[in-house]
Amino acid sequence: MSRTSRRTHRCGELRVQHVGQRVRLGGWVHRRRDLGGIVFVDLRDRAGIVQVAVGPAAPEDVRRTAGGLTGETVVEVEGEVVARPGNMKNPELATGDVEVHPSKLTVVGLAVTPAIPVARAKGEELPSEELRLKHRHLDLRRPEMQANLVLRHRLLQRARRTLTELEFLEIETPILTKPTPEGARDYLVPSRVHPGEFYALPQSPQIYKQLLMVAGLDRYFQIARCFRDEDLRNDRQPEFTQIDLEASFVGPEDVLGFVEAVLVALWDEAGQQVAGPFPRITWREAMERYGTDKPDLRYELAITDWTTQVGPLGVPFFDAALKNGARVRGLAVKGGGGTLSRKDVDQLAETAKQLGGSGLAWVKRQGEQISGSVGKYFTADTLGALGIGDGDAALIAAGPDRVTSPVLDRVRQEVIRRLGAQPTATHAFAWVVDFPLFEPDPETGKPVFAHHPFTAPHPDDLPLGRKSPFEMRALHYDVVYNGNELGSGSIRITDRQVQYWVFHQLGLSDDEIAKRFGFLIDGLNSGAPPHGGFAIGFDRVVMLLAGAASLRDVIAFPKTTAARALFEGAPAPAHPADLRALHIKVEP
RNA sequence: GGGGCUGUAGCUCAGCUGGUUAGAGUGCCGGUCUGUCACACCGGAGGUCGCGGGUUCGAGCCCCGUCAGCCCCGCCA
Repeated sequence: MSRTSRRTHRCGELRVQHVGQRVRLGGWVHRRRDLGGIVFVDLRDRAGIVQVAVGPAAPEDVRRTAGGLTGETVVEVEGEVVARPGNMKNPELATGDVEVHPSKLTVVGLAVTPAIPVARAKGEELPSEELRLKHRHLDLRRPEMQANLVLRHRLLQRARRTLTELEFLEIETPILTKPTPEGARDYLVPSRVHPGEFYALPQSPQIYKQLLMVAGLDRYFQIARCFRDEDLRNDRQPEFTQIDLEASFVGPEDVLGFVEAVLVALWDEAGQQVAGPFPRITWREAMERYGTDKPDLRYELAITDWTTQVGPLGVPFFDAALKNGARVRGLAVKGGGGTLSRKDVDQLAETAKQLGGSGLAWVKRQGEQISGSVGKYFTADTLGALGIGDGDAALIAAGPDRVTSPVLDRVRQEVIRRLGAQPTATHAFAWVVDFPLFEPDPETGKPVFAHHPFTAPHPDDLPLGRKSPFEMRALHYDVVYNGNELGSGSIRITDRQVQYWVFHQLGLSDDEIAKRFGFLIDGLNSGAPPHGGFAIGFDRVVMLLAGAASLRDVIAFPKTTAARALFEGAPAPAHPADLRALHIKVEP
């Protein structure tokens, strides 16, 4: 199927079976080796690289053209596929058993010297990320980048197939939509027809997919582009892709089952065998044992509460922190007494400080010797009570959980990295369940929703609502893989009374509810089936399965951390005439 | 919004305690070469040391500011 009117094969497809055939190829000059009497041209296309050998027997014009080829020029070649003699085979090349002896060679797309190299020497560093983004068409020629995009394509198709087989319907929802009252900042699009009014790009198709359930479509999915105007990270882009799904007449088990089916299929597509059901961990346990709601469960190392054991020892570092009913928690690092150097520990303490904590205390036990920043307060017995044996180390943080959890999470990850700890599993999927429904606003202490305001409260916790809303759990689920959050979802509120109760808890008046969420309330009033759904962060999945270091390596045209597109130069100033038409004045 | 790292030849990097003419590899240009595959060998060109200001007899190096890229915190219902 690679045949077109201008070629018979792709370069990288040629094998021994093609020997003797006349072929026509098109591709880019990857490298050229001119030995004088014979010129070798490595010709590259999407499928790979094949060697074209232009020897003394080749026609004069072919030899002349071959002698003058520059890198990255596009040529078309016609010639015979020839088996290479044994000692001239190249086992590092998929096409290495053959080469092409051309009778015609035509330059069809002359290239100037590329700004960044496509063909790199072994071990040569990549060009800077800035240049790779600026000259993206060249960066994307690299086989590694093409492999990432090929994988991305296959994963997309597999997701579509899997959900289609589960009787989900792929339905598109608007890109020009309504600004969201809460949540992330919206990207706004001014309306020309309605002065002073704006569309927003969707942060997710959340409300649309719920309305599709109200409409009776039963099962929906979409490979949905989402937009959030927030600051970027290595694993966060301002526009990103979700595998978004929603289903009717479902409970939590159904939703989790659908998501497991999709993820197992995606991992299978990438050649990784995994199986559901994924283990579950409560949010509370995840925070307690790992200090994060997305724990990397490939490693057993876990946080322990040492408050009762350490409290009576009179350590000033801890006593200062313990005044406000806080806790002492830490990590018992088996063998850490020997393997964690003083430098390691100091750097871990520095990391802890940067996260806003008071720092990290540590104790090492090596034979009779007990050392460390708080070592003099401990004996072998007191350490033994913490599970610190001979040759072990304890890394200890004290304070309120909101400080110690992120610190110990980070320290745990660093310890695992520095010790080169052996994982107990290659693929550690897990569901994080029983998230809180509300969380306190850090400034006012009033309830704000932990997810979105349509997440159903856990039915068992409804009686709690009146007196202790923060104790209420939500029917909300995160799927976590090797310390990465892959997605989240929930059962939605379909009871009008519950929905109003939640909005009231958040401090919204009936007027505000009607104004902001009127169309959803209308939906709930018009016969809403029980429904729930999920969204999988697709870019992140591709990144992990491709083994890529950054989201930018699995997106064809990504943005920089300053949300700029270096290739096309977006954003850019608008023409004054366009601004006038949009009724917009820009203040400098 | 805050913190950190980086910015020197087309590309990747070195550049000592501030010292005279800023280097290497690769790419590029020219030449030799009939079995290379990172071809080899010979020769050559190539620099706004991100930008602006300051300190100094003298700045790639020190100071201040600024821009860009990357990483982190805040933020991301």
